[in-house]
Amino acid sequence: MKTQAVLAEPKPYHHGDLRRALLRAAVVILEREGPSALSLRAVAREAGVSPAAPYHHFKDKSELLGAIAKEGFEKLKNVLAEAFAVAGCDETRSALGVAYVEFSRAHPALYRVMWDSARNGEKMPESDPHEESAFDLVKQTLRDAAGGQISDLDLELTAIASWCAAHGLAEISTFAQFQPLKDALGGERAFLQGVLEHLGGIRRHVT
Amino acid sequence: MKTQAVLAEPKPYHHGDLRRALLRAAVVILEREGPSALSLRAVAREAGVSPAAPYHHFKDKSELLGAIAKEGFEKLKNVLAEAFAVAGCDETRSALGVAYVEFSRAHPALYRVMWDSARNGEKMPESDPHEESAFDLVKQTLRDAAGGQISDLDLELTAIASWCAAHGLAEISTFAQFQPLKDALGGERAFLQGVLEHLGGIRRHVT
DNA sequence: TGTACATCAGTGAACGCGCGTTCACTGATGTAC
DNA sequence: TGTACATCAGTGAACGCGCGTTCACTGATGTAC
Repeated sequence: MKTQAVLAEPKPYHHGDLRRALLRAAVVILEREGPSALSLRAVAREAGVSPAAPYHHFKDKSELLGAIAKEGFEKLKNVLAEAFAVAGCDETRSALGVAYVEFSRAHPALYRVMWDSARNGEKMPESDPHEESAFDLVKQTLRDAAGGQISDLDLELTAIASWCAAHGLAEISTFAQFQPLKDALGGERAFLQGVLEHLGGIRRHVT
Repeated sequence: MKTQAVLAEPKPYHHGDLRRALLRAAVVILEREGPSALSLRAVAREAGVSPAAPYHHFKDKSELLGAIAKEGFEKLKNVLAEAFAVAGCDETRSALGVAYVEFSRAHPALYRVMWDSARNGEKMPESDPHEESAFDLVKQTLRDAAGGQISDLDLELTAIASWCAAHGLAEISTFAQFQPLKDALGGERAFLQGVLEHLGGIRRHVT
């Protein structure tokens, strides 16, 4: 690593960190043009590099997609962790749900790619060992809410149910037909909370 | 309509009902090769017709996709209506949820196309006037479960929440990582019911 | 009942396009001596 | 410190492909008289 004309960087032949640049370019394309525009060539173009260059960093297109998805899941995990840290004890579960949905609304195309990857791939995004996953975070939240009084089975099922609800809401809440209801409730967030609170179904006022 | 050599039908120049044949071909392709294989040309090929023929029945590809999705939603509605008719009063909600998920698992590629269409299109599949939609069915189920003692707002939110949960479960339940849990619970259906029952979150044994 | 003719629903060839991927190459980097 | 050279990370042209769509066409159908 020589201290030479490295600082100027007019247009070096070697990029330096093309892998990261490609991932960033991919996200730019997703946010600007949506998932259907996400080709390997488009990513290379966006990164200002020849169509063959990505092959030095990714085996093929699907490996690129997998890497994009992985980064997305990490972002999502951070968002949830933040919501977890901020929320008061009582409303943690709802706060996580809202944060999840808001993430999906902020990055709809990325969210789509993440989900496609999760569906196709064998390896699940959440299954990194030695690291606390977003799913663990949800479980911990639920365990706390129960005061520890919950079986592992119930905990697992409840966590899955929470994830279902969040994902379903993320996808459904984009539908235009709900706009009147959102307006009546006073905005998007109130709508999300309202739906999340009604997950349990009808509760008559009995035990 | 002449009573002539119409019954033999060796290979008539005019198809007779190409529109329907194309929709059927599309479903065949979806079930056999998945959503990514669903091109206009492939549909024409499957129907045994030239690539240009579909244009006499659909303005363009997106119109074909829309028609496929619409048919899919009708099938889904029928499935739900049947589950509704069969189920006992108490477990109707869970039965609808299970039926929904099982439909999505039986026709995963079609379900994907339906959902893509619902996301992109402005018109929602459920919004046919003058006809009872699947969403209405859910609402009725929930209203019955509440014995009529439920506000319109609560009913709407609960119905949306149910839909969220069903869709989320439809997508998540395909993940391989849940197989051990499914085995432990005694099968797919038990897993689905288990998750659906835990939607409400943690309930300590108090009112 | 027969015939002329408009209309309908197909054909098949062609268009331009962007894609994923490969290839021989070349410029830059870094290491051995 | 200089030089030879292997390795790395790019280039850009080319490949074959399937796609959506258009076009002039043609065979079948059905209607008017």
